[in-house]
Amino acid sequence: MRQDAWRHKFMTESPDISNQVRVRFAPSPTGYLHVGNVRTALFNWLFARHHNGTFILRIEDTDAERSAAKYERQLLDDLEWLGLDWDEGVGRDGSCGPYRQSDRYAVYQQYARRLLDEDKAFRCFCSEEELEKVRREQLARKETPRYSGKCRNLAPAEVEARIRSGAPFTLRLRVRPGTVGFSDLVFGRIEIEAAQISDPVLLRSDKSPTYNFCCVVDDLMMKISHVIRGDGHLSNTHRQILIYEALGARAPQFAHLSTILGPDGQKLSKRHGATSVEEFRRQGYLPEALVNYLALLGWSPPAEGQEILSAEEIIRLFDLERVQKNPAIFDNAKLDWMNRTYINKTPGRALVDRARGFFIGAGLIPDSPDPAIDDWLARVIDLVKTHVDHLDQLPGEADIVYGFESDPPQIGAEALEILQEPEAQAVAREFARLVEEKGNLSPETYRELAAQVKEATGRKGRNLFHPIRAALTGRGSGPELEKLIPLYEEGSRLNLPRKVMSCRERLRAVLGSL
RNA sequence: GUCCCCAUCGUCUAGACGGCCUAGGACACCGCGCUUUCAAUGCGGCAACACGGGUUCGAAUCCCGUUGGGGACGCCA
Repeated sequence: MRQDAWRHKFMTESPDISNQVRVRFAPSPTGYLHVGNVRTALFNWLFARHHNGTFILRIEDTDAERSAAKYERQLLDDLEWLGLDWDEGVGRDGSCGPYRQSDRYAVYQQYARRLLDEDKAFRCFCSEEELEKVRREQLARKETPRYSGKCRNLAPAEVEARIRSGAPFTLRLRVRPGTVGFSDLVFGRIEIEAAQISDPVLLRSDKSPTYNFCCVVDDLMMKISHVIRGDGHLSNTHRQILIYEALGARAPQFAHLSTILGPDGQKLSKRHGATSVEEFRRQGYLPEALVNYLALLGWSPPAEGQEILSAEEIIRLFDLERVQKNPAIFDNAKLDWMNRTYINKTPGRALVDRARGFFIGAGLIPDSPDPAIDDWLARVIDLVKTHVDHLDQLPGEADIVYGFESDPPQIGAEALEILQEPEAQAVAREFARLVEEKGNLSPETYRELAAQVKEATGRKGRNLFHPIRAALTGRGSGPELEKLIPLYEEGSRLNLPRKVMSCRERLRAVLGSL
């Protein structure tokens, strides 16, 4: 997508905005952190870091019904896990607090009072039922549902009387005539007729503030320079700009991000599989892979051909100008590829801590730390990690080094087929005999013994190595034997909850069951 | 119904000023090589400018329309 000329103009002609950039991520703690929201958080963070600005975390918990403390905790935890650190906000210091909307009610009341005093807002005595009824009628007549403006111009005496009688009322913004517009940093100039907007409710009848009002007041007080958020808010923006105007304030810059969709082109939801950070974490995705993938969803680096980028590189390259308007479809296959790439370039040593939980959960290593086991595990991980998309698949792959489940041992069909052949079995038995003599195996002795078997049986190449592999591992394929063998031998000497058999034990078990 | 937004391979995308685009890269898929096997890896292949009109010597790129998709129209956020 080519960017609009004015955008280019704006981005290049604007003076250095460094140090003035203040952005915020403002989630509501009403559920688990969704990848769509993570991307919003990520883009805010990248923009802040790129411009040496400030990244603020604000919690929008004005929906008392649905907000919960456990979601807020999870939220902070998820952001930290992803490495999206914030400079001001909940859980941090900051001069523009409090950063939880439920702690800011007094502020909203003040601003509301001001708007009322200046006649920029008015009291509306219509009941919810009444309004709902009108809306339904309008919809039935295929008309645009809109507030009638019934209470817009009530006589002051009338208003006084109703207040005295204790009638409940909401506070609505008096929307002015004319057009409202703004230049979105992603979408460009968007203008509409103000008349399309019904006088928005600022304060509910219970005096609690509404989202649009809080949002404006907070962004104003927190000196937000750029509002980067989901494109669902595109139509809220005009409403909010009207509120900024009424408050006599200058609105910040806006940048709206397109939605992330599922493979079927519908909004990403539960039925598309994992959608929350929590789930990705549990499946063993690496945060750096998730961050890298999400950054590429709707944004692209200026240079082609390099997609594996560290957070530092992305920060350096990030630019709102290169953000796509189209909604992007979340592609699990590509995320898996990216995660695999990160897993493979991370040494086993560094993976141990992150994978430990999965191995403990599978009953493969003890719960208590043991350096010898860690060391061995690191090598097991290095050996099998080329096969996995995410860390939770590691224990399954590590099965290759653990003991056979049952007696008789579980031998794969492929291995069984190989060993059924008399000559192949002879190779395996000769190899086993030599191992019995030697006691245990090392990569060197393995090579020696293989050479001896070759001489004794006259078999070579795959006819030699296949039977040995089958007898040793019970499978027809797998990692290199030279690397596997020391792990068998060393594993058998470790104190593991599930036994690892030595080479000799494995050969006995397999050949004994034939 | 009214308003707003979007539209390049199956997916993510490159594409500023219209010519360098017989449209490039990545994922996925297919084939080949390497390897005692599998995986990894290397190389190669398949595959797109939604449609219709303009403007222009020339359009993926500019304009209009059509179609398709998304969003908003709350005392939700």
